[in-house]
Amino acid sequence: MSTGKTSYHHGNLRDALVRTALALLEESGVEALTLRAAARRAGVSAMAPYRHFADKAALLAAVAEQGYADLRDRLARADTAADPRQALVEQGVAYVLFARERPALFRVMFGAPVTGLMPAAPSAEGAYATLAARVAGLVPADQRETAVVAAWALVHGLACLTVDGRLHRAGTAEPALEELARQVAGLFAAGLPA
Amino acid sequence: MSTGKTSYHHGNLRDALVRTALALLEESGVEALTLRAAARRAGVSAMAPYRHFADKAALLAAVAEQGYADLRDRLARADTAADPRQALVEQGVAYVLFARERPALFRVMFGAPVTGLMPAAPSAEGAYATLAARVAGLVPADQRETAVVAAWALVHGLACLTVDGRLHRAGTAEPALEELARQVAGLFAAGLPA
DNA sequence: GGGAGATGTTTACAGTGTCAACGGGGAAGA
DNA sequence: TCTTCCCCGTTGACACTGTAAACATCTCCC
Repeated sequence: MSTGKTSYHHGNLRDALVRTALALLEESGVEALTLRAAARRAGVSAMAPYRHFADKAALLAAVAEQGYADLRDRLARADTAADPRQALVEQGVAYVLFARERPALFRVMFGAPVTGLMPAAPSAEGAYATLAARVAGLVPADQRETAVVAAWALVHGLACLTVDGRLHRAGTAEPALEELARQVAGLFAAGLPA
Repeated sequence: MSTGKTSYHHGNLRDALVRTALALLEESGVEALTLRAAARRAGVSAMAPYRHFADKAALLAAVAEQGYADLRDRLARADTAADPRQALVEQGVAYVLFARERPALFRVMFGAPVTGLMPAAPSAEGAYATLAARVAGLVPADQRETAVVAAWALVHGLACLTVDGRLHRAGTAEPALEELARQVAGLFAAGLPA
């Protein structure tokens, strides 16, 4: 029985905890994601998680890691347009929509300062690299670094403002977000130096 | 004795708590800002704050309110350049530097979703308005709304990434932040449609 | 079969936000 | 002036959190 899913005491608790944590996050938001709640729902004692994670932050880092991977995939999947400028815009829109659809996960991914040993970094750079590749093909080399940071900041800022509900001035309805993101990203892309 | 500082039981606890909370925030970061710690340092029992704030979130909202006012002042003070494009860039740099200098406060201001009754909104719009006024003078009317959101998202995103320590790839040293912010904001401003 | 080490449990503790009941001290009315 | 009331703060308690220490148990390998 090597490949079975419940091979041991519990099965592989580590993965189960990460999945449980993600579920809690999407169901009840970030403040509902507590170490004890995750353990409880995984059918295990409060101390069990400590056999797999050094502390709560380590669990959150693992959850964030999953989020980074999902985000990277989502960006890659949005990057289909023939026109590179349009492809960049679509990546930006995808970034913002990801944040709106999974706000609690987004907050876990970006709400806490990056810790030294956080294994999250590589996949985060995966998403970063996906975005950066598009930008790099659009601007002259000497402005590449600046443009990449600008593009990331732009979509990240829009995502943060969305997640925090700060774009709802007056009559701005929810469904308008995608359109808004497209316009904002479009404005930016259009202004990029050729 | 009407204007004395300790006029009554404690004096005006409300203001003292807000000041104490701000001090805790700057000294020891956001997780050190606990209701009990603030009460302790203000020399008062753990339940006393509840005579002035409905709950912890209300205290945080008051702290955030102060932060919004400070940010608005900072933006206004940075808005001195004769060239409106340059003034916009300087506002952006000021926004980012504010975040770097007071990261814990910034996190309290923007780290939690805006609550329905948060009195923070008006001053937040104060900072928003300061930025928006500059943008509005730069772009044609039909793109104004989009450009304002884009400008805000850009600087806010850069600030968030800074606060979370996500711009330290490779050799990017701390002091380079101001220069980076200037370049990023400059790139954006230069791309704005006349 | 019998250690041995990984995995999970029980117990305990300090710290948090918050509820309920109580007390003191200044101000307003007799 | 004396009394009464109400704001402001206090004490005590509760449920919950993250986490340390010690103990139990299961699987694997010799």
